[in-house]
Amino acid sequence: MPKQVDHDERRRVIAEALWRVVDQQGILHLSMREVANEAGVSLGQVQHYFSSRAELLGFAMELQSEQTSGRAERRMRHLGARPHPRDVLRILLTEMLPLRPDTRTASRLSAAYVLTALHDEHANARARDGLRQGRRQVTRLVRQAIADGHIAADRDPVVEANLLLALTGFTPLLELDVISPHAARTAVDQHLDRLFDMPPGTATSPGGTKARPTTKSSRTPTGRGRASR
Amino acid sequence: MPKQVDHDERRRVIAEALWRVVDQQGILHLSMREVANEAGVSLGQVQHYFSSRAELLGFAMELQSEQTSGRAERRMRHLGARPHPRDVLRILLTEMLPLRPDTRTASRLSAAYVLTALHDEHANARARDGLRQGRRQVTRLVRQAIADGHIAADRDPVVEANLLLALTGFTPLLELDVISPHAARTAVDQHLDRLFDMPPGTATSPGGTKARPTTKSSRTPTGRGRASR
DNA sequence: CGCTTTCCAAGTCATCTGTATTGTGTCACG
DNA sequence: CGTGACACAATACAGATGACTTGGAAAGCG
Repeated sequence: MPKQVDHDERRRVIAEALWRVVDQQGILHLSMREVANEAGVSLGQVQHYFSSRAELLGFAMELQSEQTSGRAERRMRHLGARPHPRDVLRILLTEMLPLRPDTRTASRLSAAYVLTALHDEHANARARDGLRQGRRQVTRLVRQAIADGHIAADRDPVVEANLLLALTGFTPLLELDVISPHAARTAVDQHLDRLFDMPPGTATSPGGTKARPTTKSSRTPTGRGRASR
Repeated sequence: MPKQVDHDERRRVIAEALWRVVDQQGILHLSMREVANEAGVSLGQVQHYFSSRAELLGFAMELQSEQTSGRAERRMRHLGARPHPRDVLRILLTEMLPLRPDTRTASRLSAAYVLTALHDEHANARARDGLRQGRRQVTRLVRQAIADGHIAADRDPVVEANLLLALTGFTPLLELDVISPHAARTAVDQHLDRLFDMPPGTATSPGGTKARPTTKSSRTPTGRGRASR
């Protein structure tokens, strides 16, 4: 055998080039040639590693998804052994929003994939499964937080999980500069504050942690106030 | 002069054909030929009324925006002379979500336009202005509701408006069948219930209406419960 | 009737698309 | 020292796309 090349590594390089193209030019200008050009390789090479455009897009999407999960997990490790579910949710949500260049790329790719998924059966199944898994994860988190007494017992975990996921609706507002990243973070914090705001005298914690500060803007890693924009 | 044709009417017919194409095929398969085909006219005619693809898309978007506003206003007329802001917000939000075939079309078109706006300066300005105007409207509504004592005075109208707009984040979940329309409506109602949930003994209403039922799931047009999915 | 203006159908063109094919250099192994 | 499996590069191809051009039908006015 010849050349001996790391197959996965090559595919990763090409997929990352695709990310940049989607991020900068949009999915409308996405072509195999463009990706090859961005990756600094020939079209032939791209086709050697991906037999079709759809396969390339799917792989790039999957890789991006793993990358995002990785980022989130890495951030969670800084929360200690038994992190408060509020902080976990905060990380999950902020990693989903286009608040930084890397998450912006991820967000744009994800949006593009959702759009293609609307009219492509295979992509549809993939995207749907991904979202459903995320929803399960959030629902489980909320359910556990209720069981641990961090969230009022009369909250419906399913409804609350849905409302949390809906916060990704900030994405277009952020992308089009209608609200600032700061405002988005403030709103997310506000929502979380209210979700974890236990009415006094409602302590049923079988878990370790007890009640929390109740008033708004109580605790955020950077401790910001209300703010507007 | 010949034929004497209603210019605006033709443009409207073509734009509506574009809606159908975007709704059914997606913006990726959107071409002038496809639109002409869908409208049942020749490519030449489409180009006679729209000098470029971008102009056609912009016009179709604007028309859709007017249509959506019209639908919302029509629904609001059924609310009586001085509608409760909660009901107004409920209409605005549900008209923005893909809960029915017509709003689904609008939602898809809007999403497609946002995506193109990310990399087209002109479309960007348009989309941004539209969103900002919507945001102003919602902010004003919330502010007024606070002044009228329908919403607790310690709520920040800007943050609340942002959170309300974020509820459009249900769109991808609905489109990909991750949550049901029913679940989305339930979540929206839940959010509104909580927003308008006045702590007892906090009445400062200078407006006409007084306090409202406080507990969750208090009042919705169809009077549904909590529900899941 | 003719003239002019509006409308629009059809064709052309350059470009870009994903895919297929062909050829060539490279390297491990027998 | 082949030789053959692999990793490409180059090119070709058929189809689609947006924009442009040309030509002519229709209809109002004189």
